[in-house]
Amino acid sequence: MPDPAPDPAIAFHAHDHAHCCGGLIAEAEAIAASRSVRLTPVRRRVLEILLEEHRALGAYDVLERLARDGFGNQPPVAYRALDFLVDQGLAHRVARLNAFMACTHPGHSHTPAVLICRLCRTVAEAPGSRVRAAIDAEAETAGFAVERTTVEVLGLCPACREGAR
Amino acid sequence: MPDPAPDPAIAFHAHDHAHCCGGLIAEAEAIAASRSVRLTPVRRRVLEILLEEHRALGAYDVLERLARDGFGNQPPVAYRALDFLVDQGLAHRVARLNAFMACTHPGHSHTPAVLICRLCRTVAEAPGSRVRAAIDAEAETAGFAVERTTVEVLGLCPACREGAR
DNA sequence: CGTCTGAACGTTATGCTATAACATACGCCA
DNA sequence: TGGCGTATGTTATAGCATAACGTTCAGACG
Repeated sequence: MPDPAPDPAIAFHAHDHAHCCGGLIAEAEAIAASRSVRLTPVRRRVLEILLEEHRALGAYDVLERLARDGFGNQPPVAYRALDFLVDQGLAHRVARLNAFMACTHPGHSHTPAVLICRLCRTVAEAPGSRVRAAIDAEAETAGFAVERTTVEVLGLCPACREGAR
Repeated sequence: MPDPAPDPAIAFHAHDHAHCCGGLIAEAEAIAASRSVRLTPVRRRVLEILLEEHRALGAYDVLERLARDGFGNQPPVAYRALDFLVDQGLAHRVARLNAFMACTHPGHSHTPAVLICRLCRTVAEAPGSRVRAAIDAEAETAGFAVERTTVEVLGLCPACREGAR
């Protein structure tokens, strides 16, 4: 499947964030329904928390916010919800940061490249198809069968790049 | 700089391992000397430990082996040596595994793609130039300035792929 | 030679990340 | 309505990483 057309790195652009969150929650609902899995209150709230900012949050950051809202305040509560979201492709784990981010275009089979701004910590997803193709080619040469890929890029987002001048 | 020519994913092939280790230690010595940094006994031993197998080792695994050899047995001892090796490009951190591996072709400026076999845990480096080019292209589109990349691939190495049939 | 200095190392203590294991509650449906 | 599978709550612990401080050591320089 090709990369989705619209706005790959939306996190880096000015946009109607309430609308972008609302839309993604609605998409998540639809996806969950179509797969007969349950987007329970905790899971939904965790997704909302991740969507509140385009930044990666640690599990304990999520947990703290959950606890404030009256959900359980022990680590497994957060980890289980996060694992669910990651399994369903509604969120991604950012290995480099030991943190999690909402997926901004769920429902597409994608192997995203995560762009992480080292100054403002904003994270965005770039289309990963071409990167993935390059990886597949190299793996092929080595006789290696690719199953999952992690592509994470540390650098400066457009705004911080300007500011850093 | 292009990817080094010889044997990108040596870890997956039968090879004279003693020779490969010895050669890499010698290279490390030369690199350290040329940069006026010191490959001290602890650092050298940590590199040897990483080289003993083509697998990624956790810091505490390294530490345990260090302690056996009479070096300090507290975490900072291992982490400091590992950080040094990573800084000098003599080792890589594998974010996905929270672990470390020896670099099999140090001294080249490379952005490696790490191939991780999910069955035997062997890790190898594939040339990352083409992958890096693809990343650069996507980042350019997003207006993002790339500084460092993490490319890690989980799957099956040639041997385990055979066995899995 | 002495001593100064900065790098490396040893040690204590602590913080952050993640999961095992078990108990409780809930939803579904036969 | 009783049974079953899924989800949640809770306790405890395991695994990964670093701050801070004191000591040691190698090399520079008078």
